[in-house]
Amino acid sequence: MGTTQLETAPEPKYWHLKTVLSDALDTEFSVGEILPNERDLAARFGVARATLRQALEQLELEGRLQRRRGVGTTVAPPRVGVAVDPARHTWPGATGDDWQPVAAEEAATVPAPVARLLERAPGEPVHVVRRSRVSAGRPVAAELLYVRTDALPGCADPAGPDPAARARAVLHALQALDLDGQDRTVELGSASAEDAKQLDRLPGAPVLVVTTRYVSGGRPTAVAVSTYRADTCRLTFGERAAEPVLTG
Amino acid sequence: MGTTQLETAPEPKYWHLKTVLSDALDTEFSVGEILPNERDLAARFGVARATLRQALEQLELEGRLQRRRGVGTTVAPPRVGVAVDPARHTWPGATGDDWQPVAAEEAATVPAPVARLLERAPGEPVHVVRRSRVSAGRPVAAELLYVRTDALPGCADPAGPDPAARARAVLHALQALDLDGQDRTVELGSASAEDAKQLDRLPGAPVLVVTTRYVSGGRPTAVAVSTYRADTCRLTFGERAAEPVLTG
DNA sequence: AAGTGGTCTAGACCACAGC
DNA sequence: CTGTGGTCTAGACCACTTC
Repeated sequence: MGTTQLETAPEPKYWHLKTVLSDALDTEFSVGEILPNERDLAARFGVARATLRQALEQLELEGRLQRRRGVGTTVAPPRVGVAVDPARHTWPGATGDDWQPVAAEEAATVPAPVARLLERAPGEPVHVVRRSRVSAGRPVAAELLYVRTDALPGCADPAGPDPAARARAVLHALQALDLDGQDRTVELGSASAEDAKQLDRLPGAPVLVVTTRYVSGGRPTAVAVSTYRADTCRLTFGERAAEPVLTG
Repeated sequence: MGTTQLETAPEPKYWHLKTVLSDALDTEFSVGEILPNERDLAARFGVARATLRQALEQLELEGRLQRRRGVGTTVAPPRVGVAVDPARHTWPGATGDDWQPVAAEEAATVPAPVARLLERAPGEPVHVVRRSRVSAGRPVAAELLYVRTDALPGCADPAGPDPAARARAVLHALQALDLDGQDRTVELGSASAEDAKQLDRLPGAPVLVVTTRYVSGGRPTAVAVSTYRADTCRLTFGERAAEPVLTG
């Protein structure tokens, strides 16, 4: 807060601003409270609005703030813990998972990385199931599940006008297979236009991308690409997953 | 400004720019190649430099680009898969892990969240060990490991002028304990000044924060906070962790 | 209509790498 | 030194929500 900073210079303004704001959030604000608007904040701290926004972006990335166009900036609640690895080996769609089927279709083209994981040529058809995950009343993740069509011979019929019903049919057929195992990767990504809409965020919002491969009969049978909101989610793994805030 | 775009408007320029650049990276550039500088690129696409930078930031976040001040922007190699969950239950520092001890000290103050995980009051002393993880010759993660001092009675002596030696001593003492289990969380964060230096990034760079809690004797004994470079790392979990990107 | 955050511009200067 | 990316400014307009 000093005035003369003779040799503390090399620290960028937005970085210093961020720490000041972060401390203020801890001491002077409570969850859900709305902050002054960006123009006022910038004026108060004597910086350009762009600089103030750089600090706010960092804080939003860390899950401290939530910004909504047309509304304002509010103090975000602590990140929600979502269980990703239920030690038990089960297919997606098993009873008790937190996902809701949205739609399904048989697609001829899949992203190249997914095709590689499935050990299929990019042109061969696969079932594509879109699902949604909700926690504490808020959407936390969107998913695209790819299943080899030849693994579900009884499910080759795409009939039914209801997209959600088709999705449930594919998921139900999966449960009959033996599951040898699964492996997972987690990386940072940015939300596609569709995922963003499903997650109630803007396109490009940071997401944690969880890629799960399911192995059955000695070969990869399904691949799930789940995108979690990085600002509001904390992924939990292991035995006693997600103690602080979790439903059941 | 260029021509009339009557109804293609709602897509932000930087978003469109990002997809154009992404396609160009796939088709016209190879890994390691350097791109034209930002001023030239901005001029070529007819946008302000700030807008061009917004697109580049997204691509860097997705691990497609690498930018270094004073050098330039290069096409990044595919993300490195790093194994995080070696199904085997072992303490940090067990033979065969990929971490290098850097230093250790006995600290009286620990971050509040860590103290809570350790079920210690924020004031009680703990061992703090800093470690570094290197993969493919590049630093990929920095870690702070917190260990209850009362769990390592034989290690109460902080002697030794060599920081790395002290770190090894703490890790070695850990191995003698029984390990009941461990649980983990993954979330998005931004690099602190120290982590940034260790990771060869700028402060605030996006990182994947892995928090691991080790339980011994029925109570939490150690907590590791590992920060992985989000731009270059893909965390892998499960049995067949981290098989190289290409399957031939 | 008013107020918010989101996008965009055209400049300027700074910090750093390499010659 | 030159050239690069990083920071910062002061303004403008747009998209959205709310009243």
